[in-house]
Amino acid sequence: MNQALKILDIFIKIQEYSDVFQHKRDGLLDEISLTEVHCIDYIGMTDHPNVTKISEQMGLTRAGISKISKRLISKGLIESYQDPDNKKEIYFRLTEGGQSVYDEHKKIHNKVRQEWLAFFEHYSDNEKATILRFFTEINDLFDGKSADKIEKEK
Amino acid sequence: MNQALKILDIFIKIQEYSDVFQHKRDGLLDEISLTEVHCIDYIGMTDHPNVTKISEQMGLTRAGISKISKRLISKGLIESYQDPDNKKEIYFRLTEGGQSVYDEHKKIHNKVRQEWLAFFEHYSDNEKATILRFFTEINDLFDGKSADKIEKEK
DNA sequence: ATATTTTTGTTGACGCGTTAACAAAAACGT
DNA sequence: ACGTTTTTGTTAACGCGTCAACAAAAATAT
Repeated sequence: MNQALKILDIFIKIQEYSDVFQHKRDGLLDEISLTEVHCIDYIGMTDHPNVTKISEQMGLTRAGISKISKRLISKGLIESYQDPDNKKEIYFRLTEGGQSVYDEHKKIHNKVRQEWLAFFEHYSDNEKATILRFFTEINDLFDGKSADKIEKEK
Repeated sequence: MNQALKILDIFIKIQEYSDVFQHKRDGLLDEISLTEVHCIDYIGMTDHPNVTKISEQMGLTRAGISKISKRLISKGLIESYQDPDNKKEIYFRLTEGGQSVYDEHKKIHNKVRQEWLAFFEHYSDNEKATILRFFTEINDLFDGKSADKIEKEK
């Protein structure tokens, strides 16, 4: 994976999960919240997503996903199904409407990605290496801190 | 202002307003939410802060600040006062308890700042210049986008 | 001076996600 | 096979902040 992409990944994370992005996001997808789009995104790219899997992946509680999935169903964007051999777990899949939200989101995502790659090409290889190192070390720093924190809480 | 500090400022903003910081923050100040601490912070460093000023500064609604200030009063961290010549505006100041929260937050803030400056010293002057340029340009990019967005909404 | 407009703060209804408690199903131990 | 434990999803109560509607005070216009 090249440097630009690595830095990009870090930035996308910051961007997607930061307030900045939450408030200045593309007005295209009103009626659907950012969380709902993320949820659709995950359902769209996962094999047999159930409440638990989605909640773990998205960093929300099962209760939260349970409610979000109900909203998405009532909006006609996803539907649920079950394995005949398993009456406990409930899986989700996208409806047509959900699929088009998924596609549109991917499109926006890719557009931002392309813009970013273009932007990043203004830097020399050396500069890119520096920036990458910077982000990698910052990332490690954060991880280290959170580890400390977890340790302290035990 | 030197490069390290400029980059630091940008990072502090990302850090303070990102989910990452919200969830991995120091467990020292439980019973008080991050928003409340920010509010205390602003009240602590402003002359005659009223609901409107605080809301504009913090990017929240007046309704929100109205409720937060009531919470902070009920927790004994701030108190309100009025100008005898103005029966409309309501100002706030920190109580002793509020002041110690303020001080503690500043202490943590400075500690993080110091750690960050130390971390940043691992980079050469050239590298620092590159990183700064990167952040500056990213910042401009974001600003530009938000301007587009505002325009589109009109 | 008085009428109109603007500013300021509050309240109620709402949306969103969390925690806690729970029932049903599955997994496990023996 | 049966009792216990774990997993899974749902629900109610709650916290937080938004929006909309509002009353009171201040600013402005005439």
